[in-house]
Amino acid sequence: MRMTSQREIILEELKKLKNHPTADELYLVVKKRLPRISLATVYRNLEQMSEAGIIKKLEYSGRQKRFDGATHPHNHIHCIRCGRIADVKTRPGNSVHSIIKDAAGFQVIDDQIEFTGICPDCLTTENMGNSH
Amino acid sequence: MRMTSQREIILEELKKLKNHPTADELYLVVKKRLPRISLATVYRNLEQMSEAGIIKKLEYSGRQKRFDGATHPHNHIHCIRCGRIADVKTRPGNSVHSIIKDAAGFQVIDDQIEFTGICPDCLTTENMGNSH
DNA sequence: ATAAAAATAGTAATCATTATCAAATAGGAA
DNA sequence: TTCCTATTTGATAATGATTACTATTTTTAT
Ligand SMILES: [Mn+2]
Ligand SMILES: [Mn+2]
Ligand SMILES: [Zn+2]
Ligand SMILES: [Zn+2]
Repeated sequence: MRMTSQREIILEELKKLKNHPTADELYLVVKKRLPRISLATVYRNLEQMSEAGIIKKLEYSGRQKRFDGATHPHNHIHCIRCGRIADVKTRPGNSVHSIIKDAAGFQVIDDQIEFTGICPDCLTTENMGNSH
Repeated sequence: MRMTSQREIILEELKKLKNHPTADELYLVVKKRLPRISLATVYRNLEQMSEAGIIKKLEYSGRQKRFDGATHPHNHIHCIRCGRIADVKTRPGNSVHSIIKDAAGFQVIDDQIEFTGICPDCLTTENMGNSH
């Protein structure tokens, strides 16, 4: 992945922000440094960088997608009122219960494990070998 | 919550389907019994019933919302290729690792705990007492 | 320098969901 | 039953985030 100036600045500003911005929030910030950048460019590069694993895309909650410059494994809590997303700090050995007590001041309502993967059907199709 | 015939049939058909249908998928099924029903009515009632806790709304995955007639606590795995969502059966005492091995035939790529709650700011606003 | 490939800016299109609103329906009170 | 009022519905318009498109610009390789 070649680092264009747009891509570099998008990444740089995303890493500065600790609040998991949406694409358009980040666009407003980046525009201060690159006044001619297009919103489509921000979307495009965020998508590409998340596919490349340089950043992380947070798309649970059915709302706007949010992006995270911190790629180390960590969990999030999101507010059902305003949609805000915050990190949940965990240490190895912490029980879910102890995590709940220290969820960045949130009143925790629910927790569930979200698994992602590839379903049996898609695995079969993939192995038929019409990929790349 | 009064049970109109539309609402009753939407709930009935949702409970029959075990594959977490989207609103429009369920609409097609319900239309066989109520040919004059509107898609908006399906959306409206799914929203209301999920607010009432009669059904569950699954909105993680960034795609179309899906609905679940089974309200007991359970986790889901979703396919990053086709978006399909399946139940993950867990028993008390199962480690996350053992769950992963039996995730309905899926190849598991990632798991994370998703917390939902109310953020400090929204809690403050709520306690100022301009609610209901 | 020239040509091919990749990326960008600007804008149009998409599509799931929500909002709107006139018409239909359902309960009650009289 | 009849009339009144509140709720719900069906149809359609509006919204809004994201993606697709395309002409132009920028980069890379020859
Ligand atoms: Mn984070
Ligand atoms: Mn389920
Ligand atoms: Zn909040
Ligand atoms: Zn699949």
